Amino acid sequence: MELEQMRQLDAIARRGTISAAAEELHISQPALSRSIRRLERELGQELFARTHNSATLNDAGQLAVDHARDLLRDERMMLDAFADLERRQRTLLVGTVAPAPVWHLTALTVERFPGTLLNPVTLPEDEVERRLMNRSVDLAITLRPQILPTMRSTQIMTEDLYAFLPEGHRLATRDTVSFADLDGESFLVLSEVGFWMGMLRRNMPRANIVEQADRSVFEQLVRSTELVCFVTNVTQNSRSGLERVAVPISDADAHATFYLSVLADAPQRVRDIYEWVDGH
Amino acid sequence: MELEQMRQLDAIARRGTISAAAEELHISQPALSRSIRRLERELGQELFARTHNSATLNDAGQLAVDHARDLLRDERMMLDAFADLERRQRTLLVGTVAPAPVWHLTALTVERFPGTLLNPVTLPEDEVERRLMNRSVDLAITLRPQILPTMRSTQIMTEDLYAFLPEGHRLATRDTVSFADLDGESFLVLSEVGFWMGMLRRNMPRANIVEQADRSVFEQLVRSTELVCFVTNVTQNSRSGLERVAVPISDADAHATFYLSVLADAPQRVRDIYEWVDGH
DNA sequence: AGTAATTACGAGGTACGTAACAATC
DNA sequence: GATTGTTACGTACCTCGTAATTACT
Repeated sequence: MELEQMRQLDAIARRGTISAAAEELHISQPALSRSIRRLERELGQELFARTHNSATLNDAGQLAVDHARDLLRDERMMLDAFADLERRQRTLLVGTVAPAPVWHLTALTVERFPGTLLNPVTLPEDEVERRLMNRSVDLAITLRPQILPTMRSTQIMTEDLYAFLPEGHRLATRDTVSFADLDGESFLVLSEVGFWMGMLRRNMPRANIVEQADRSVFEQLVRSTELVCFVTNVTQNSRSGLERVAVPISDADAHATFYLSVLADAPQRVRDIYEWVDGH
Repeated sequence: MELEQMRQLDAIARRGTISAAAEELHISQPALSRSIRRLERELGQELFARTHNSATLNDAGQLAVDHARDLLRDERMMLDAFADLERRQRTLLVGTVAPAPVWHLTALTVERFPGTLLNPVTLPEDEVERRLMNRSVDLAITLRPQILPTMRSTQIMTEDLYAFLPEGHRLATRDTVSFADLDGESFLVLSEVGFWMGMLRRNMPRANIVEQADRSVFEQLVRSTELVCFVTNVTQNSRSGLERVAVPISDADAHATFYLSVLADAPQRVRDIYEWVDGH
């Protein structure tokens, strides 16, 4: 008894005739007919009530189909379990303090390591570092390099913050602005910006920051309100078409340098990615 | 993916090495090795940690073995279900008023219908008839023939009752005895004698009847006590070696004629058996 | 006539066994 | 050296597809 016969039995039960099932299974009608006959011989039971041009399931056949589907269900479970396993093996967990460097990391590695999936987890810096050492993330993206001898770190990118002001804003014509200039205003900020959120709150204690989790809602609000928001040198938002101007922020805190870190004894495939990034 | 590979995986897990499993499966070592490699290719996972002369299950392999055993359990369930089905199909339910005619029926049919199992159910006569019409038994053995036009009946055998008396019993030298002669005595009777039990109680209202369900205990008691018991012309108990004599009982009730009955529209295999018996 | 299933026959492919090889215990 | 697993190679078997046949709608 083989699974192929169970698949055949299921197909016949679903399609109603041996011919239709044979077509579905991409084998000839005689081949399917013979295979089912072999199964009947092995089970010691006719599974179909046959006339010369029809074969319909009898009671034993229905019993066989029910059991066949149990087998196929378990086969599916097994294949799913292995598909999951493979996906997990292709996925690297990346702890990061901000989303942008993961985009960059993905862009850097996607063609060199096809099939590898980077699963970003945005966290506070100390938590990212802790998880790297925990091995609960494979890679870490932080604002400071190597803090332990068992780690390897390399600079991955810098990100510069701009105030994204409505064209009529009082600061829209400036060459640069500072957080001090902006403090007290109302801002619209995406929730998922990592460390930037805390940095903004620290530097503009009197600001009214409206968080928005949904990107499409956020973009609608940017279009339809006068709320100040932020972009960076790597923000891929199409800034054109909007009646806004991006003004560089002069404070040191508005310029972030990100480092990619990995444990020295990480699995080979993780170290391979680190080495690849380090060489660019 | 095929069940054969699941059997192979299970065998390797149980036996510890590919070589031992190959021997168990009656295939060559290379064949098994290749088959497992095919499975690994299909699952996209190595299942064994291999050195040049060993292959031990890794985590993925253990996962595969667990799932394989689920599949094999399903297969076993299916095969068991069909074995059951076949056994049920080979078994005919026989409702009977006494055990002896079923022995006779079995003897008559065993070589003509090999593989057919007769499963006797001893019941009161009206219940036997009711169940035949219910179709909850396939054949009926009763004391009277055909009571409905949809039934066919044929005489199957007669059974004559003898008092089986200790040699020193007051009636042991008689040529015949009657129930009247015996009434008031103590008797030992097997529980499973069907209608005979009720007949004895009716004909000997003052008798002290000791029922015994277990045949070996019964025979021990026959040997070691002076209790009167009964035998018939078809009782296969070895009457020799016992210090007892069998005396015919003269009453009409001590002579039973049994009829085999079947419904006219019973399944062919049931009617075949009836016809065979009818012809003898 | 057309559909659906079975039987016959020849061919092709797959997986087998034998043999050779490699490496560990 | 014995055991265990892998690779190479030739072969045999098994199942497939095509074609012919039967019978039912």
